[in-house]
Amino acid sequence: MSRTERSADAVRAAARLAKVAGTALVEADLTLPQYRVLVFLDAGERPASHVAALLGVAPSTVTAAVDGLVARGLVERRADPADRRKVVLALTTAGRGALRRGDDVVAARLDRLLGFLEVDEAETVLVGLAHLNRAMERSLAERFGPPAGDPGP
Amino acid sequence: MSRTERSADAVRAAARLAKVAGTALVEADLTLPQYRVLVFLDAGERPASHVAALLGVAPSTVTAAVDGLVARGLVERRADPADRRKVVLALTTAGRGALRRGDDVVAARLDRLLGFLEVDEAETVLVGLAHLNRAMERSLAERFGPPAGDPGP
DNA sequence: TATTGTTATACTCTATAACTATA
DNA sequence: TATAGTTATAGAGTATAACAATA
Repeated sequence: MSRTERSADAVRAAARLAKVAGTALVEADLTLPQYRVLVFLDAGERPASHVAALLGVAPSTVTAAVDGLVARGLVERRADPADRRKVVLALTTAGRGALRRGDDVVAARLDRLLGFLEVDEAETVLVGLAHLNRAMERSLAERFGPPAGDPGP
Repeated sequence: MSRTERSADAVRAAARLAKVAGTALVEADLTLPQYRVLVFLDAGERPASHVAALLGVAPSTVTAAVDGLVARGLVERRADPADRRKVVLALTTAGRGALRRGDDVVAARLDRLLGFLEVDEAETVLVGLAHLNRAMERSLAERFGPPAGDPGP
């Protein structure tokens, strides 16, 4: 696979995946950034600064996304007793429900898309995406500890 | 891999890939939609309506992206003699050069990212992205013929 | 002084709707 | 009438900068 093809494939896939997922999430009343925050908080509560850094967006972007989630009771903002500058974000029970509905609509749309491939090709896509995320998490280095509430390995 | 993990992986990967590619493309003085148009036109010239449909964006989005490319002499707008409503978009020589520079900066950034993985894992990522694009192209059905100037199979 | 988060503001990408010109 | 493309406009997502509170 040439250098050119790799770049073109990556950009095409990213744009298309984002579009497909964003369209699907409308059915779950979630925007793409809101779903990303929910996914992230599912692993455990986190201060907003960690969410921003690990999602790779500006702090103000997290504020905007979370505002909508808090208004609908899907996420809670709690003061951190140890450092009162920090706002800890945590999923509510309703938030977990919303996340599952988001998972479902995206997975359904993804399944439909992968239906155009052979079974082993579809598997390669899913494994490849998982590897890609692992690479991105590693590239963020270990600047942040495990989330609170994470039982650990 | 659970349904939940698949959805979360897809959305995370899409957002991260788009960000990484967009940041890299700044070095090549291209925006993400401009690069997508260049990639598309590299296969052959096409009327703007085909570009919009196959990229999955509105016609006005193509107009906006192409305006910048035309201003810099990277893409030409030609009237279609057979149907004078149509505007055929074609890469110029300078456009091909800009596309190659875009390929290079994205590929370099992608290589750096995949360096966090084992060689076979990185290969799975690239093959997976290629399969994913194939699935998306198939899902668009065969509503459009091959691009002009395409030698074909 | 440095950090956390919010607010204010602007820019980019995208879509919808109205319009022009062709068919 | 229907289609191709542009223009005008609006909305979402994002970033930067200024600010308030806390460390």
